[in-house]
Formats: sequence, C-alpha cells, structure tokens
Amino acid sequence: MSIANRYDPAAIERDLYAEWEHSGAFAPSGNGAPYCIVIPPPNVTDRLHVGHAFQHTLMDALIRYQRMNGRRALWQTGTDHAQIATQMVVERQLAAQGIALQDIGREKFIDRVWAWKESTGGAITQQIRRMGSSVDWNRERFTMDEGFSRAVLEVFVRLYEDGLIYRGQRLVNWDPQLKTSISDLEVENVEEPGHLWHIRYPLADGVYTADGDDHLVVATTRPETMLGDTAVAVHPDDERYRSLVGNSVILPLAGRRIPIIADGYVDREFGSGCVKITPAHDFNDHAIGTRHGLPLVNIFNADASVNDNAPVPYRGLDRFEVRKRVVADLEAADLVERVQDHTMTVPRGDRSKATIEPWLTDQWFVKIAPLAGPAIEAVRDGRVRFVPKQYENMYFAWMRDIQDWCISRQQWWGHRIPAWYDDAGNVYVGRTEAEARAKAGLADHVALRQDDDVLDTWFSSALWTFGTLGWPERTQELADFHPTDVLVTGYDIIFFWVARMIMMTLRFTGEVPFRKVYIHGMVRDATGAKMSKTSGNGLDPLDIVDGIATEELVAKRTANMTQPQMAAQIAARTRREYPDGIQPYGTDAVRFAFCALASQGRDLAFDLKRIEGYRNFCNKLWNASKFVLSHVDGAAQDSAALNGPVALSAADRWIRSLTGRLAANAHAAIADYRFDLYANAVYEFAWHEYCDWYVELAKPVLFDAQAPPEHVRAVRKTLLETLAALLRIAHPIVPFVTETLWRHIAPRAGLGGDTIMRQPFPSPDDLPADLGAEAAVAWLKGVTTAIRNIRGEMNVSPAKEVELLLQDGDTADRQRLAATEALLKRLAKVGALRWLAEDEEPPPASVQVVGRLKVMVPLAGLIDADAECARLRKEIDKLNKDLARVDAKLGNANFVAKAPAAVVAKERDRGAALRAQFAVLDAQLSRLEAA
RNA sequence: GGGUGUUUAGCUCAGUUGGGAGAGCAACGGCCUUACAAGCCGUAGGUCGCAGGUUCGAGCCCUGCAACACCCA
Repeated sequence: MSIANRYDPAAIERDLYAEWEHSGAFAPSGNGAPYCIVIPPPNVTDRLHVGHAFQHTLMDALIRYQRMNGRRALWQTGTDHAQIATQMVVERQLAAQGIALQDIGREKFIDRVWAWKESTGGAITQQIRRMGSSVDWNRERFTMDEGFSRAVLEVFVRLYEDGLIYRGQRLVNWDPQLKTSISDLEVENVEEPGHLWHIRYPLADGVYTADGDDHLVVATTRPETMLGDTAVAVHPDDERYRSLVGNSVILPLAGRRIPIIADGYVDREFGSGCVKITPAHDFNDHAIGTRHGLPLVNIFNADASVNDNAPVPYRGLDRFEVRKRVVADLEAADLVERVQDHTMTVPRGDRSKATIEPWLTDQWFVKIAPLAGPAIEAVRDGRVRFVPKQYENMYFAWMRDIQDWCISRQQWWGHRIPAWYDDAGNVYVGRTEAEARAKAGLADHVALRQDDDVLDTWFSSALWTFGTLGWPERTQELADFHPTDVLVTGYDIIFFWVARMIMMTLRFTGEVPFRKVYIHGMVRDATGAKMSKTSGNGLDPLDIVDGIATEELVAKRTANMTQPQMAAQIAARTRREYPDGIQPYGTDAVRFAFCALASQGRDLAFDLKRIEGYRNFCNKLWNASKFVLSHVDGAAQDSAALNGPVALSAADRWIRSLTGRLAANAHAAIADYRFDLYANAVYEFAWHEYCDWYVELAKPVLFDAQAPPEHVRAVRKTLLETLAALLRIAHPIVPFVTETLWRHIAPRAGLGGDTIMRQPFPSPDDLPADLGAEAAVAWLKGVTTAIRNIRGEMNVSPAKEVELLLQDGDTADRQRLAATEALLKRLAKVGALRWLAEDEEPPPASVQVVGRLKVMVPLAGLIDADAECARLRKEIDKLNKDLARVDAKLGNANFVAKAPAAVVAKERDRGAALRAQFAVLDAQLSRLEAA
C-alpha cells in the first residue's frame, strides 16, 4: 500500500477514529501504573465550542502520552445534566409550542427533557470523537444516570445525617424569572447606569435634626424597596444625628412608623449619612436587622411583583413599575430632594440574566466550614497542586470567606431532594421514602409528600471523580484510578467545581480528587475578544476541521438566538471576517494550534492563520514521509538495502542526537504542562532540522550510485528511525497524521504494532547526545549559510553553480571540510572548490567569515562589485557596533573584577572573533574599492 | 475599594538560577532546485508599557505609576 500523494485530513481522520474506537484501544490496558483524567463533563445542552476542543486536546495529549509510556490510562468521559440550563432550553421549546409547564406537569416535563437529552446528547459525543479524543466510551457516564444518582443520594443523606446539610429560612438570591433560588456564585454583579434618589423621611413626634430639619434624607438606588423599610440607620459617631437615635420617622407612602437606629456599618460620607434599612430585601440590611432585632417586611412575590404587605396602590405590580410609581408619588408629595446619575452594581442571574432579588425563603444549605477546612489544608500541604501556582491564592482567598451553600432549586429537572414532609411540616430524610419512614418509625398511614426541589447541578458534579468510578461501591476502578492524576479545566470554574470537588471528595473518600489541577486560559477570537453566542464570534471546532461556507456560517450564528435583534450585525461581521468561509484544516492542525497556543497564565487568541500554518506542518510531515518511503521502497527489492553493516556519517549521528534531545525536551515539557514548548519543539525539529537539513544531507548519498552500501544503508535506516521517533513524539498532538504515516514507516523501520497509540514514546536514553556530530554539522550549516547568504544578497540564482574559495581557518576546518565536502557542494550548489594558501591574494570575491575561516565566492561574472561593497559596509557597521559594546564591557574594570571568570573569558573570545572578522571584511572592502 | 494577571517586532506569542533580544504569521527580494509553491533560499523589522532603584551587568529582581483583562466586595 502506498501513501497518498497529497495530505488530505478529511480522507484519513474519520475512518481512523472509528477503527481506534472499535479496536478497544482507548480502554485502560496492560500492567502499568494507573493514570486517570476525568473529563469536565460538558453540559448536555451544549454543542462543543472551541473552548471545549482546546481543553480536550490538552487532555488527549496527556492521555496518549501516558498510554504510550505504558501507563494504564483511563480517560473517564461523560456529560452533565446542567440543571438550570437544560430546564431553560426545554421550557423555551415548550413555550414555542405554546405549552406551559403547569399544563403538562412535572412527570411529563421530565420525560420531555429526557427525550430531548437522548436526541441531542449524541451531538456532543460525536464532536468529541471528531476531535480525536481517546476517551473510554465504555465508561461514559451522565450525572443523572442511575449509578451516579445513587452517589448523589448517598452524599446528601450522609451529609444530612452528619448535620452538614440543613433546611432553613434564609435570605437567598432569588431569580424572579426562573422562580428559583440560586447560589452566591451564580450571581454576576454587573455595573449599570442608574440613579440615586435622595428621599425625605419625615421625623415623627415633632423632633428636629441638629440643623433644624423636620426630616431625614436617605439615598437609595432602589426606591421601591422602601415599602419594606423597617428602620433608618445612622453612624453611632455621627454628631449630626446622634440625638435622634431612638426616635422615629414616618415611612412615606406606607405611613408606618420606623425607628432610627445607630450602626457602625453606615458610611457617614455616603449621601446624607442616613441609610434606609430593608432587612427582607438586602443582605447588608438583613445583617443590621438581625443585630437590632428589626422586623422583616417582605414586599415581593416569587415573580418580584409587589405583595399585600405593601400599600394597596402598588400591589400586584412588577418591581420596576413600582419603582416608577413610588418615585412619582414621592415627587408629588415633594419628598424627593434630588436625583443623581449613579453607576450601580446590579446582581444578575448567570443563566437568566434577570435581576436577582434577595428574598426570604425556605431552602436547603450545605454547612460549608467543616468541609472547607480540610480542603484548604489539602492544597496548603501540596496534596493538590495548582498549575500555574498563582491560582492557589485565588482558591485560598475564596475558601477563607466561603458561605454556606444554597443547594435547593425550585425546578423540576435534576436530582430531587430526598426529603419528605408530613402534614405538620416535619422533615424526614432518607435514601428512599421507605428508609425515611423506617428511620423515624413512621406508621404507613402517615401521609408524606416529597420535597419538590432539585439539587444545584454543581452538587452532583462535585462528586464526579469518585462517582464515575463506582462510589459508593468499593470498586476496583476506584481503588486503581482514584485519586485521579490531573484535572484540566478553566479558571472560570475553580469555585463552582474545583473547590467543591476537593471538599466533597475529601469528605467521602478521604482522598483528594486529583493531585494536580492544570488551569488553562480561555479561548478568545483572533482579536482577543471573548467568544460568545450573543456577539456572534464563536466557532464550532468542527467548522474549522471540516470547513464551512460563509453563508452557512452566518446561518449557524444567527439561528436560535436569545437576542434576535443582533442577527443583522452578526451576519455582517461574519461576512466581513470570513468572506471566503473557512477552509477545511483537519483535526490535527486544530489540535496542534491549541497545543502551541497553550502558554500558561493567559488567555489565547485563536487565529485561523495559526491553524493554517499547522495544517501546513502536517503536510510537511506527510511529504517528508513520502520522500523517505520513496527512497526506501525504491531499494526494497535489494534485500541488503536495509540489512547489513552500516557506517553512520556525522550527519546521521547528528540527527539521531537531535532526536534524542527532542525526546528529552518533549518529556520535560509535558511534565511541566508546557504544551506550547512541546509543540514548538516538535515543529522546530521536524521542519527546521529533519526536513530542512537532514533530508537535504541524505540526498547526496541516496542519489550517488557510487556510494558505499554501508553509507546508503546508514542514511536509509536513520531517515526511517528518526522519522519513526518523530512520529511517536508528535502523536499525542497530531494523532491522525502520525498514525497514518506510522503504518507506512514503522514496518520498514523494523518496528511493529498496528497502532502508534501503544508504541513507546521515545526515551532520550535511546539516542544519546553526540557532541562531535553536532559540532560537525554546525560547521557545515555555518559554511552553507554563509554561501547562501552571498547568493541571496547578490541575487545569484540558486540554480547557478558557484566557485568556492576558502582561506585561513584551522586544522579543524580542514578536517570538517574533508568529511563533508560532497554535502557542502550539494547544499550550497558549489562547483569547483579551492583552498587558497595563507599568503595568496584572493581574486575579487564576496566574502563571509565563519569562525576563522574565510568563505569566498569569486565575483567574476556573477557579482556586482558595488553591491558587494555596500553589503560589506553594512556588515562592518554591524560588527563595529557589536565590538563597541564588547569593548565597553571589557574596558569596565568592575566587570572584569566582579563578573565570573567564565563570563569574562566568553566576552574576550567574542571580542577576538569580532576583531578577526572585522579585519577580513575591512581588508576585502579596501581591496574592492581599490579595484 | 481589595486581589491576580498582562504589557517584548506590524499581528499572535516564547524568553527556563540576571550574562550576546527569539519564533510563527505578515512584509520585502530571489527561486516551479527530481518529498513538499500548503514549498525552497535570503533580507529587513524591537527605548522589552513609563519612571526610579539594586547590580560589574536587568526583558528577568525591588519600588512607584499607567493602560488593559479578570476575580472578589
């Protein structure tokens, strides 16, 4: 079977993945030490976006690398039920059909969600496959599947029994649109323009302020909440109001009498220094209310319309409508002193984007402090390490101030809370209703009703590492693969997920969930802007893999929008940015780009130009392999072509040495999670050493019919063996092209295996450094480059053979030339070559200096003397600058006295070399100018 | 308001204990040289955000400032 003439990723990638998957190659195997990564479970509502693809690429590179190193590698995959996000999507679909939730009821709704999940859940797994991710599909899990749900139930019940889960009436973040509580983390604080209203509250009982006013002025951004005010607070040390503390004001509109209290929380500088206190609708006010024993007046319904605790005219109206009316009514009563423009921080739900209300409800909470302590300790003592380390500070800061976690959601889709109530409102918790009854010794005739709420989606994902491995059963997988080795995730979910995993896992397994947390940056578009559906700059990774036409992309980006008014703008932007659509680049190119861009501690700008470059890289690998195969197969009839004695040349030894260095660098880079350094090392070696130099160095031998067989064999074997090593080293990044090429290259290199996936990752020990060979090739490269430079600068056609003159130099130069003359002649297209005697006057020539060696190309007919003079002046100029810097350094007595001897010696050598070069070039310039 | 990160070539980014500023892309010049024009050869381009400090020596260490990004309040 011969290799296709052209690299075409579409032709290889799909079939290869199916073959891998069916062969069972992704499952852990062998007797090596276990290695495990759990995938951060994507939401079933999602399609894979480039951020996922990026993250998965890094994980797959790690898994493939460890698998090649003989580890029993498990990449645990699965998806998350994404409680709120999923419910929202299905609700919206129903709404589009004119169906309201209460019409169909809880059970039917949940059936609908499952049906929808079954119909779309496949999309994301298909995308994971197309990205080449070698996950173990046999072990795929879903956070709502039976086994995992059991783990969730178990954890809830045990935490409850241990007193770490409690139910209580608390002020929580309430989303009036979704009509559910959400946790602190799910609230985004957004700065928005607003107003600050200064409102007069009349003093009761005929008292006056120190300034003689009959009222206090309070400033608020939310005048509607005054309907629930139960006090006005001033600072205890504020002389202006000290005498009024203990008196009352009459709350306007409501007409209630409320006290004036003193509390250190009040900022005297803000507004008039008087603050309205609404304990039922503000977290800070609630704390003050608790301190002062103030009553709570809840004025909102679940949808944030105003309830019957407010004066009649406002009842039943939406909060924003009430705001307008309250302001109007106050103005009518001349109680508004002034109105300022004011930037306010508005809390919004991260899913619904609705303005959140602090609202008093009964909810379930996790008591967090007993869980946080051990979790802080685990990071402090290094059982869990963050990479990069700076994220540990972020983790500590958050964990120190962590508040109890509200885990109940007033929704239907999700893990239903395993608590039951009797008619008296007593609560019974158990794994089943029967267990709950049994524990409480309840008679069968006592009616119980299960809690309607479901759990926060992050409650279940916190159990992901051990829940997927079979907990609460004591499975072999749990024993083998837990703690997992590394978690690869973005900094955006350190609090949501990483911290909670550490807390829960320590509590229930006594182990950390993972030993390392590799935190990657966020993928942004080519201009560095955040990718999002609403700004329409997001990309489906498969559209880069397979390519997409402009209009198709426009259609995709403007479909199913939450903000349809943006469609025209997005369409225009898309047409501008992708006038010719996106070419099909193939999975390998995209993966290579992700690795190369994965530098630590920063977001990455995702640029298609980079992908194109790496597609070209894959093509380069393909063509190099084609070259190697053609020269091996051409000789295949000759059984001695590869078998028999070999005599390795300096070039052969050099590329072997560099291959060893590549292996060492790759191992080190992966150990440090430096995917960028790893990818760059592969790129640099493959393109600029193997292809640019070694293949060229191989040609003179391969094309020479007279070459001794042991030399030819050495070149063929070296081409094959180093390419085979390169393919294995590159495989974790670019699995498809390397596997395809491997199957052609490996058998000829005497290496077995149907798949590169199970081949050992090359060890530097197999290819020790050969300093002699490296020095020899460095010399050859230097002389070749010098001649090419003359050609380039003098516009001598590469096709034109030139004469080469050498002069001076030392014995090493002569030895090296002798060893590599044939190579040099080919690489630099040199015809005649002659050493000049030391005292021989060279003909007019263009000259370069390599070490002590003068490299000259005679001008005769080839080179313009004026151009050469100009070039020399430029060179001399540069030399002079360098020399001046070196001399300044050496002229500094302090430098010579204090710098390490080696540094000084190096500087002296550099000076001497520069001076020698200068002498040659300067003499050459005078000679040409004289002529 | 507190914290973290970033600032290096036109663009995107490397730069590992302080010791001659790098890559890719873009640009410019020359090449269809028997693996590859998705290529080859060569060239040019930077006050390393600003201001101080430490040091014989600073992109790197310290202080301050600025801009941008993000996290927390």
